[in-house]
Amino acid sequence: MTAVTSATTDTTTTGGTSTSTGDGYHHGDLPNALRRAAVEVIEERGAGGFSLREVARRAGVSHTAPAHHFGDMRGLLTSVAEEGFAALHVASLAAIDGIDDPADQLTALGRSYVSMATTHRGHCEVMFRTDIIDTDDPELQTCGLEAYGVLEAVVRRMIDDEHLSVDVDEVTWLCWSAMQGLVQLAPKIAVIAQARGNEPPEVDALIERFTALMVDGIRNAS
Amino acid sequence: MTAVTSATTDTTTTGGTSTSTGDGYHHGDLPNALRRAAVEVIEERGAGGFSLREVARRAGVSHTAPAHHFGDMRGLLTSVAEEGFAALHVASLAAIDGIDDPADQLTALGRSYVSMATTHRGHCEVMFRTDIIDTDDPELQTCGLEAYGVLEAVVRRMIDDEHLSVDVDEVTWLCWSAMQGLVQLAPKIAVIAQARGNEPPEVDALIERFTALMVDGIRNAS
DNA sequence: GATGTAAGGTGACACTGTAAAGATTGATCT
DNA sequence: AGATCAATCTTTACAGTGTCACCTTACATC
Repeated sequence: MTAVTSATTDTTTTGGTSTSTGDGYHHGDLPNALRRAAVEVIEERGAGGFSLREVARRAGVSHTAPAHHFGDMRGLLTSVAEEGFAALHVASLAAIDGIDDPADQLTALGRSYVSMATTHRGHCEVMFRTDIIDTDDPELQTCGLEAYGVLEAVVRRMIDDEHLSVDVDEVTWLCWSAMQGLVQLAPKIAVIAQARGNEPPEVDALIERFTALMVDGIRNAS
Repeated sequence: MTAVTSATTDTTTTGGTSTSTGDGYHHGDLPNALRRAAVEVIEERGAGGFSLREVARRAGVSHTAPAHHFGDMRGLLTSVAEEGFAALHVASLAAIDGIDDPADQLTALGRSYVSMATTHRGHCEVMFRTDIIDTDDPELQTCGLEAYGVLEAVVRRMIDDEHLSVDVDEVTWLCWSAMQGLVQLAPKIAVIAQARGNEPPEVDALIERFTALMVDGIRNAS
C-alpha cells in the first residue's frame, strides 16, 4: 500500500512525474516523497516534534530507508531547507516580475517573503535552524545565495537609480532582517495586540508600512 | 542568586553554599540548577540536541526529578524562556539608563538586544520556539510583555517628543523585527560576506546603521 | 512520637536515531 | 541467454529518550 498523496506543490523535479514503479520493492521517487512527508510532519508537530521514523511511516517505507538517500536525519532536513531556499528564489523572481520601480519591487519581495513563511511553513521552520541542518552543505549555500541575490539586486538598482550613498549590503541586510524578524515575531505580536484588547494586525499591511518606513530612511540617509 | 555550580561531579559535597541542604537526599535549589543545566545543554548541542535526562544528569539527580518541579520537558523549557525574557527586561532597562535622547536609547536597546543573543544564547534559542514551549503560560506572557514595554515606551516617547505622525505599534514592531531578524540571520550574513570575499561585518556597527536608517525613515514618514 | 507532605528515586514502557547485515530488483557485461 | 553488480529497501539490534506509576526519604507540624 503506497498511499502516496498526489503532489501538493511545486517540485524541482528533474524528470517526469510518472516514475512510480511503486508496485513492489522499489518506491520510484522516494527522496521527494520523504521530503514531502518531512514537511508534513514539521507543519503538524513543529521542528521539535520531528521524527524520522514517522516520516518513513508516512512514505510507506521502513524506518531505515531514508538513510540510504539522505544518510542522516540532518541530511533530510538539510535537503528540505535547500528545497525551501529554491522555492524562495522562484517566488522572489515571480514577485518582482512586471514591476519596474525598485521600491515597489522591494515591497513585493517583502510580501512574497512573508507569504512564503505561511505557504511553506515547514520549510521555513528549518531553513535557519543551524543546529539541525548542515550549514556547510555547498548546495544549501548555493541555493541560499541565489535567493539572496534577488533581494540584493533590487536594492542595488534602487540605490543606483536614485544615486543614494548608502551601502548595498547594509540595506539588503536590514530589509531581510526586518522581514525575517516579522515572520518569527508574528505570534508574539498577535499576543501583544490581544493583550492590549486590539485584534492582531494584518501582516500584509505591516509589510507595506515596514518597507515604506525603510525606503524613506534609505532615501534620507545621505 | 544562589550561585549553585552545576558541576558534573557528585553532589555529596558537604560544605555547600548557604542555601544548599544538599547533604543528601534533597538538593536545596533544584529548579535553578536544572534551568542552569538546561541552558548549558542548549548552548552546547542546540535546542535540537536537548535532552531532559542529560540535564538531570548534570544536575546530579535522577532522570525523573525534573518532572516534580516542571512537570514536563516543555515546562522546563518554558521556565528557561521566562528567565530569558526577565533577563531581557533587566538588560533593556540598564541599557537606556542615563541616556536622554530617545533615538539614542533606541540604538542602545538594539545593541543590548543583540548582545543578549550571545550572552544568553541558550535562553534566546528557546524564547521564540512556539513548538517546544507553552506559549499560553501566563507568567511567560507577563515576562514577555514587560520586556516589550521598555522598547514600546522608548518609541512612544520619541514619537511624542518630535510630534511624529506614525503608529507607535508599527514602529515598535519594525524595530523589534529588525533586531530579531539580525540575530537570526547573523550566521547567514557571515556566510554571504565570506562568499563575497569580505570579512563578516561587525554586528554592533550594523545595529547603529539599522537604527539610524529606521529613525530617519520614521522622522520622514509623515 | 505519629503523620502528612514535599522532594527525590526505581523500574518499566513505548518511542526514537543509527548501525550492521540480509533481501530484492533492475541493469550491465560477457 | 546467464552471471555479476550496484542500487534500493528490509530486518534486526542497540543505546538513548520522555513519561508514567509506584516507592523511598526527609522534614515540619501537630
